[in-house]
Amino acid sequence: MSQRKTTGDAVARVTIRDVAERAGVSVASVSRVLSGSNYPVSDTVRSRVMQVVRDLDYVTNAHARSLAGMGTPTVAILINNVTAAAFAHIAKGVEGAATLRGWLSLVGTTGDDPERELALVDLMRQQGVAAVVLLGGAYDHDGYQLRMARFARSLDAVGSHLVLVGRPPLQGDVPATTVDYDNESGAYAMAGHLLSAGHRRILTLPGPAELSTAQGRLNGARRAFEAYGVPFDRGLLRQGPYDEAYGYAAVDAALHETPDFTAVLAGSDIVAAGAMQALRAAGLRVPEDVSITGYDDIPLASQLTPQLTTVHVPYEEMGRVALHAVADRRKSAGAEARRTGPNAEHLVLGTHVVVRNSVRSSKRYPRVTASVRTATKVSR
Amino acid sequence: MSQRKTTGDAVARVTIRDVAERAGVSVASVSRVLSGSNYPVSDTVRSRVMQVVRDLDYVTNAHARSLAGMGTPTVAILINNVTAAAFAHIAKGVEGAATLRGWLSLVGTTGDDPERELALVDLMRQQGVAAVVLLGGAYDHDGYQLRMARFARSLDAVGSHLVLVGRPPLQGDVPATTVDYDNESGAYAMAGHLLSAGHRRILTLPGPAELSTAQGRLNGARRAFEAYGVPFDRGLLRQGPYDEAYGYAAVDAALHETPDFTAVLAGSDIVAAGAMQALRAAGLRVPEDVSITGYDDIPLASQLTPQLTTVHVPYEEMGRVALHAVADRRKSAGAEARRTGPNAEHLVLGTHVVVRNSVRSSKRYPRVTASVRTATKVSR
DNA sequence: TTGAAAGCGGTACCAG
DNA sequence: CTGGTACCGCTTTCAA
Repeated sequence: MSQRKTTGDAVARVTIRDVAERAGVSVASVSRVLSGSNYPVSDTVRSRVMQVVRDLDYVTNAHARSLAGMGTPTVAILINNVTAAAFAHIAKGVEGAATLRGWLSLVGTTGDDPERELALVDLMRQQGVAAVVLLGGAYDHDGYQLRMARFARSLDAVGSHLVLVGRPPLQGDVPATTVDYDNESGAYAMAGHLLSAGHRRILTLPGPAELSTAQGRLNGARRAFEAYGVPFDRGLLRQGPYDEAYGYAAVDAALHETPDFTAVLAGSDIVAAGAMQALRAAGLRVPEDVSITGYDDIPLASQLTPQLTTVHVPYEEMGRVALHAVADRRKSAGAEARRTGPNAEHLVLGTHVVVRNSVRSSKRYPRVTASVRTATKVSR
Repeated sequence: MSQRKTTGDAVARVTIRDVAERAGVSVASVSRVLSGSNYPVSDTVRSRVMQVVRDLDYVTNAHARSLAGMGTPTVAILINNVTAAAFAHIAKGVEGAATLRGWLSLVGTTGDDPERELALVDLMRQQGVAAVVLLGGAYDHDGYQLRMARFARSLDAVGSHLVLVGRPPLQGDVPATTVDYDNESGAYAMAGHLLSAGHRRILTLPGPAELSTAQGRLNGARRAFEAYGVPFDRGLLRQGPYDEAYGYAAVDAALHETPDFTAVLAGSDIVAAGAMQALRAAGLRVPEDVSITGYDDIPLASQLTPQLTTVHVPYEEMGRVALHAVADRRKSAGAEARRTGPNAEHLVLGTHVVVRNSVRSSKRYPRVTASVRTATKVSR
């Protein structure tokens, strides 16, 4: 019934030539009808082409189209772990915004492996993606700056662009866009919340020592302690990976070694969940005996009992913002032809404390409001 | 410093021709060196090419390569919602297996919108993806079968393939692969667990009435009731969307209308979480006063207090299995040239109950082991 | 308005 | 072994 030719063993895809032939017009005309070119085409030709397209269920070959110059812009999202709720939300934001703009999105997971990250960046470069978005905190050691700068430049060289989301911005004149949240202020506010509720012995579980986000959260907490004139006790600081087990183990150990803490300042909601379990296992109640706070405000936070007081990070919005930033950039780059000024952009979104039921006043102290919500834009 | 020509306003990407020229060899040689062709190439040429590639930071153009026939196979994953934990796990499985085989993965989200689903399938067809994987339960109304059959055929026509994961298989000779789990048996086992623990008044919250997975879960439960000779009371059945609010509202209402239930059989872990909150809000303890079970076994299940007894669904494995199925299929299709026999495949993975702490014996009844773990393969 | 033909960047076949 | 070149499928001048 169909005229498709079968070349050897595979069904040959219907091409624009097949359509042209069957419609009795030239391929140029078919292209003009289908590519949304505003070039004049008679209605007869147009309708005849459309009819054949429907009959043959034809779709244009995206690769050929890209080669010829008019491809769909694609954004590549590189994640460490798809199942991490926070990352999934950023990805959702990027993907949603991409779709809205008619962009396509590719996803790759690195599993925290630098080798794989490099391979993926290269792969995306081959794909000619419009932008590569790297998600999540970065480990500070082994030349993160250099590594990213290299990525940024090699992507820039092929007309692509690097976007860092939730990662530290790059120093110097590196062609990359950073979308970040006010990590440290969030931690400052959260710790302040605990301190103003009268807590003084606070078990602090910021996360992995080398991870940029964990460092920021720790710094924020220390600044809050300082502001309240409370000495920071290193004995109450325990670092470890962002997972439940860490929260559990840290509390468990602290219960033996420094059992006088009245609150746990966790570096993430997941860690808080682990901490909560450890407290329960020890027969302690939350928040009656010990208060707990989290960070991230992923859905889990409100599913726990008691619901977790935590720091809200606008993950999905960051994803959206990131995509819009590159998309706009791309548009204006087309107009201005050559970049005139600086090439790096740094967007910072605000965070704020969400008060739920996992914190209880320990004594009476002046209460301080510590909600930060700012959207700063720093171009350099 | 670099020899890249700047055409008008955009940086021209380094091409294979640039490399050839600079290395003083032909493009054919460069291609042979880079495309992994096992064609003989002298070491001198090879090393000279590699050197230039490094100097120029050259990467091949994936679109051109695809056009020429030797592109990277790509799998498209279409999800309703990236942030749903279960889907994220399937996606992870697919992505991981794809990577392992050197495949690329594209992700698109449909937001439960059929229009968008159609648009995406078309888009993927344009991209010439090797397979399109559709994730998650399907709504049974408005000709799901017809719709999917159409997708399957149109993908098949361009040499692609439809894969349904966690969705009902297609009837008739439709070219599609289905990877499913034993949904109904899981529900049967879970309900049986509750029944054998002595519960008789069980509030059943399977999920949305029209969703295939919810239907299966309800059927499984009913069969278990039957097997135990317990009449199924429709007054204890409440349907609704798979979310926390539904679980909360349903329990809340039941507490007023049919407060004699001793257990809640939730259609998903999320729903169970909502149910748990409603019980707590009413001053009831879990599991002392009321037992709860979930379904899915997402991480949340073990993060709740008490940890949730639930049905484990091998989501990530399903994703892996799905990818391997299409990949293998593709390989053999190349060898056999033309399909010889039937074209549809249906893989079913097993589910099993994970006993944790949210269920308590109500009276004493003979205990029944109800763990199902089978991997059935039905080719037709 | 329409059609013919020149690329876009690679791959692979065919001569040397 | 190496180089020349005919495609792959589509977009876009350039003429007609």
